[in-house]
Amino acid sequence: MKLKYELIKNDQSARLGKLKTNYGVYETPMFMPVGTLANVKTLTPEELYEMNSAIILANTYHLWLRPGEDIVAKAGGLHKFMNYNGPILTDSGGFQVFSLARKKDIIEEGVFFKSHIDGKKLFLTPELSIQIQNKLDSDIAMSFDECIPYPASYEYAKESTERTIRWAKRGKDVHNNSNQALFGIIQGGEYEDLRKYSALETVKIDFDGYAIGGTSVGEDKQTMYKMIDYAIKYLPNDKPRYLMGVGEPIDLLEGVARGIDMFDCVLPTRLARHGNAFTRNGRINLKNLKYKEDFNPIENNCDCYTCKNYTKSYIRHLITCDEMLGGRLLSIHNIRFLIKEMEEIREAIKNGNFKEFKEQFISKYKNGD
RNA sequence: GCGCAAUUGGUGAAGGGGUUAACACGGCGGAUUGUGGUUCCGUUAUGCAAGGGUUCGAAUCCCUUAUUGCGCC
Repeated sequence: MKLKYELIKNDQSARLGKLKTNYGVYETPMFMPVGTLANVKTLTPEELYEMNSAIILANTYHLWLRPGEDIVAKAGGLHKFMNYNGPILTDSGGFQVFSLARKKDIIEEGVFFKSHIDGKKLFLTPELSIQIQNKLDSDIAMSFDECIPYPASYEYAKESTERTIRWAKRGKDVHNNSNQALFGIIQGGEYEDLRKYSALETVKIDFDGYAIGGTSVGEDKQTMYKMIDYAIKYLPNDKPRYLMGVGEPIDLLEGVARGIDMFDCVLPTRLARHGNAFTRNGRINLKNLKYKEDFNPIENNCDCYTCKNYTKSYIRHLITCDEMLGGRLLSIHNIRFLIKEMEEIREAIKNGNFKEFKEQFISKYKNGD
């Protein structure tokens, strides 16, 4: 089956919903950990289930290069290949248009890349991206888009946004997997009329869900929130809305407040590998000297495996010595932190006090208590 | 005991009269938003074994002492 979204409650724009997938029913708003190369770095599926994680991400571009979509198909699809019995969303490779910016050449037909592995010249098109995702057999495929850099001129943003819409149509036309949902992606850069145009045109094509892309690419927070506001009012209520690449604890709240249902971000795992942890009182850096003899958990009342079993002093030691377990333990904590945050957000929406929850959370996170 | 050589930060070291003591590692701090596990940025010796001398100017030249290494009794 394809994805089904049911809006349960709308509390002043903050939405509580239910997402029915091939691998279970999950409540939204939700946070989706990123597992680019068919694994959430350093973590096993069992560890993800224990954190109450639902959808995870994998990346078309990366899996296309290694091991190749045919290998994954031969393995029986992405779920079997990586042993994940939960829903998987595949990013289209569109973000690589942005992140590999120095090595790209965009034409109407698609994008020329130089492989980040061996420099080989590659050509990715909207059709190819969707065909690869069909083969990977993820639960949600994403349209192939261009993530517009920030800042971008109005002319460039317009040209790129229009092209992304044409690419979305082309991708939808070849999409051929009845078990897989397909999401469109809104672009438009920082420009209000382009965001509106992108939203209206993308909705016309009719997707199973809509993503807001082109955010968290270097713009300030207010600009990012505006990018959401400009587009989201034109999206249908009965489809999920996904804010791509956003995962700072405060941004999740700001996104939910604007009607976002799904988020993904590399931040919890990347920060973990570099020794940082989310806490309700703000981010901390476990490498700091002050934790050398701190034998308390990262957070006393956190229910994650790491906090139940390990001290800051020990994690600092692991990170200092470049031991992988340090990054693993922090990844567990950071992902659980964001998932728990979303659980509490859903609870607050249910109870009708999301606004208060949001204000209290942000105040504590910013001011440390 | 005599001769020769060496001594520069937490570590490995460059510099053999010219002003701010290179570089690397380590340390400390920061960054990170559709992945960077190997990344990026900042900072880290008011001082060159100690003392004295020559010179406008000394880590650099000279003397004394200390320590270390090598060789010879």
